[in-house]
Amino acid sequence: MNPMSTQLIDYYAAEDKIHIATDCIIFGFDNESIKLLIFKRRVDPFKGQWSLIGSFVKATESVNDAAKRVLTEITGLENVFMKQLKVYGGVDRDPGARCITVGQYALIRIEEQDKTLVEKHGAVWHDLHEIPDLVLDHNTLVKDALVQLKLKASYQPIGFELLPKKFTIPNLQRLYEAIYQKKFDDRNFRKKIIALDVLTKLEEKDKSTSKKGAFLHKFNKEKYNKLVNRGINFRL
Amino acid sequence: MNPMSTQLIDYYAAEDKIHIATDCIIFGFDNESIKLLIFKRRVDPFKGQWSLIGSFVKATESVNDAAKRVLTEITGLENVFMKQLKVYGGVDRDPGARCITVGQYALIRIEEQDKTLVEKHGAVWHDLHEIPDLVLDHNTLVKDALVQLKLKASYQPIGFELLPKKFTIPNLQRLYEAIYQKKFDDRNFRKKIIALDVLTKLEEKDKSTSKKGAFLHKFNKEKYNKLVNRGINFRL
DNA sequence: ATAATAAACGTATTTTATACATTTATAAAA
DNA sequence: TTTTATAAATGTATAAAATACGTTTATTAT
Repeated sequence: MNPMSTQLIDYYAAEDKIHIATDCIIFGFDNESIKLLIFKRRVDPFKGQWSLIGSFVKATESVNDAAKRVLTEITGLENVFMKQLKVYGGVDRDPGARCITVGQYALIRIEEQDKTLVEKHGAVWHDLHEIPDLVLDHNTLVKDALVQLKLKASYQPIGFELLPKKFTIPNLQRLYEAIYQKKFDDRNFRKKIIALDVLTKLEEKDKSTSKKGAFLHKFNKEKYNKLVNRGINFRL
Repeated sequence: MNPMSTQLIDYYAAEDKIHIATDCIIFGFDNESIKLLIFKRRVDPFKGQWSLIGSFVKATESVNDAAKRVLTEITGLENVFMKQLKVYGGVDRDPGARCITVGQYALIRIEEQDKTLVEKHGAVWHDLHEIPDLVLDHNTLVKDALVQLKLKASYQPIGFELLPKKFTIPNLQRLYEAIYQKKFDDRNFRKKIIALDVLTKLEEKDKSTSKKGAFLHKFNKEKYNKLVNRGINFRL
């Protein structure tokens, strides 16, 4: 028998049964617009309806691990950028039972996903401007995650999580234009990005969008960490 | 009987029992340094140890309402600024049982608290630099909340939540100096704050710290909201 | 060779941030 | 009642960053 006194058991038994889940707001970028990965539920409740990808949290895993688990199940990806958004803890948010959910947003490189796996689960990338009605309060989670993404992108270089490992400066600009929904001056954008000194320019060129071709770059995490440690903060 | 099918009941019963709590990281400011409100637990487990103020979430209340409830119980205050920090969902964070907690930080005007009530609960304000060892992972919650406070203070005027309704510009400066742990040039600080145009200058003066006296100001939320709506973001 | 075009580079102007000096209002001391 | 002391308030010159906009370059297709 475990050493806890009856008093302790009472303490932990005092509160009421609440189910705890986590839902992933999965963002991707296809060099045109921000995409969201959602799927059509194949089981009840809400069978056939569009939904974020989530799961109940198991007793044997942390909340964050639960989110990682479902993300890997669906996309085949590991070590994905993921951050807690917030807890949706309203009493009536799920008509079926008292369920709270931890919203977590993930940024993935679409081209690295396991396409077969994604399709197998009935998951589909939707343009952010064409998100259908989702189950429960999931549309709210998406809206909140987008606000968070915009905010976070303004002081941390999370944008790089959405681009291929190698990308051009125009690629990066298009990404930020998609995030902020506004055009940047290409000359000033380039100047600012280069001034940050967190990119490594490669010899290679990407000629898919122009005759001249654009040099590929890699994000230099070391340089970025040095920046942060010196107390300087990325701002676009 | 309720209309849910057995299948649905199974669905919601599928996951394992996890307890859900919320803990408040309560900050105050006494015109010198940032303070944290903690208390000595009077019941087991952890009886006699310092702890954040928290509670299990009841089936009849939202997660946010649970935090508001405990805050009001202890301080007598309502309508307090409070924001979710993050979920602490590790499997082993509580040795007694599988418990996850939602950390929420609150900013209160110390002088508005119900001092008797606070004392009755054994709660004590501690200088941020003199926080004792807390129960479970509560020291981590405090550390994380402080990072969040600094970050948030840099793009939203949450500082005003910690000051009395009427305050002087030197008061405000001392607050930001306490948050960022660095001195600002008083001439430039004043210039920036006034340029933001979110303060209303009153006729009244506070003469407690100088012969000349300093004009009292009020935070003008309307002007601030207009700023935000125009897409301009407060930055100190 | 020439045209077409995205990519890359450059420069002038405005705005904002920083560094530092001076004046002002007031209570208490001389 | 003048003088002194001091926080509060105002001012100004310089440096840095953001913005607006013009030009050159490398390459493929005509």
